[in-house]
Amino acid sequence: MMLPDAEIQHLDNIVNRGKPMDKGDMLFSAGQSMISIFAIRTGCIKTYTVSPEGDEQITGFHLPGEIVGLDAINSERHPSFAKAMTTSMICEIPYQKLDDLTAVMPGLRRQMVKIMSQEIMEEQKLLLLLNRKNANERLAAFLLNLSARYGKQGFSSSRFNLVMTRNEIGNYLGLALETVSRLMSRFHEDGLIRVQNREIDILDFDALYELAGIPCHKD
Amino acid sequence: MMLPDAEIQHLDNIVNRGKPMDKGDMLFSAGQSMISIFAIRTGCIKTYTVSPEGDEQITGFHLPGEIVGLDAINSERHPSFAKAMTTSMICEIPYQKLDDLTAVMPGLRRQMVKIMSQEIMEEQKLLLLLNRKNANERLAAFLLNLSARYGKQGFSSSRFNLVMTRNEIGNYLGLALETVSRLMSRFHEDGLIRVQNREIDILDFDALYELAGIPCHKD
DNA sequence: CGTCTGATTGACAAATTTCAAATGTAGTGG
DNA sequence: CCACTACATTTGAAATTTGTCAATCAGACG
Repeated sequence: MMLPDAEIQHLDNIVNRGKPMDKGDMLFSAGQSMISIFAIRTGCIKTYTVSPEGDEQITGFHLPGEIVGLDAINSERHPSFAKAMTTSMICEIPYQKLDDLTAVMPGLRRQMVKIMSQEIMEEQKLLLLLNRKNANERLAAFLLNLSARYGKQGFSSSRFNLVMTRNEIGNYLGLALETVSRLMSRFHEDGLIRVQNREIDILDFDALYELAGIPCHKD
Repeated sequence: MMLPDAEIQHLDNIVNRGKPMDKGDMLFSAGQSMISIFAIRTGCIKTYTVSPEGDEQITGFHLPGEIVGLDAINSERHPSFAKAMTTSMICEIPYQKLDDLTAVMPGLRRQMVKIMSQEIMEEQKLLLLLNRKNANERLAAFLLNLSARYGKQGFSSSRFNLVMTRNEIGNYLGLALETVSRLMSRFHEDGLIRVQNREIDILDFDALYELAGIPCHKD
């Protein structure tokens, strides 16, 4: 979820800025009562739920500018976990204060609702991806999604480092880690990407878009 | 998304109540600008997206008390379609008026945010279901979910009619319609349910819960 | 009565997972 | 700096699940 700079300004008064987190630190855990939501400044946060049997399901990899914890507003308890995947800087936004602010700032209120609406929309797109696409298409879409998000932040969209393991990618995409590894190798062989461990170069955007089922020109 | 009766009262002043819809009627289509969101009084509404290639992906079957159209707030355009699966009564809630109301009614504002938060949470649960569960578990969870929602409305939770086809169930759960059909037959043979066409009797809740991966007593 | 759509069932094919083993990488402490 | 350990990745082969294709059946409705 992106928060425009203008709105971030307004929030600056209430947020606890500059909360540094080390790799592996938890922002929150499922079951905890929800005090704050969190905006990511730098780094990467993964959110995940755990099923009754104990399976972990990653629900998102969150990059700077995005908000986590919105799923907790309903029950006032976090239904999910959030863990830093790398050293990260986090803004903590006390929810009570935010709610108070929205009463007097219509722009902030609308922005808040928009951010949540966008999250619903994003999850619907993920649903489509997982339900209607095969392994190739999922991984292609995943790489392009990461690429676009890095690009939006001013980083290179064609060359970046994966902060997550193959296992985590597979978990997120509903694939076995071996399948992810195989497809990475396959994409590499086919000249779509260059991959060495966590380092990714995207060589052929068009082909990847094609694969992901997002035709550019003519389908 | 459930809206408590108390809040529905507050809304009564602005909603256009009693919009009747026939089976097959559209509430809205993707691309339309979003004027209103909709609360379902009676009947059943399906929402779905369509991928660039034209595949349809059902994102939800919505029963009375639930709200549809929340995914449109962000872009002010509907990203999805909503179609009546049966004759239905719908409340149309003009979004502009609702937004104005939230400024002066803190309770309504919080409720609105909660409903959206809950929708995010529900979609995360669906994600878990689709990503980590096999066909058996998905169908079991689907039937139990329907059962619980019917029960919440005062209908029988052990006997109900499916409003959707096998094809639609499969689409929603990411399964081929033949797989759904086979599993229905299997569940029937195994004494978990009695099924004849669209009519379902749930005979063994415990076993279904077990299958769905929601242990009741001891796992 | 015939037609249409939805449902069922079987046989086969394809995609993906699982199991297994080998290899690579990074971090730790001597 | 090296050896050691733990963890991540790659790759192959076999097994399994689910999808696809095809035929048939059942009920609804004009």
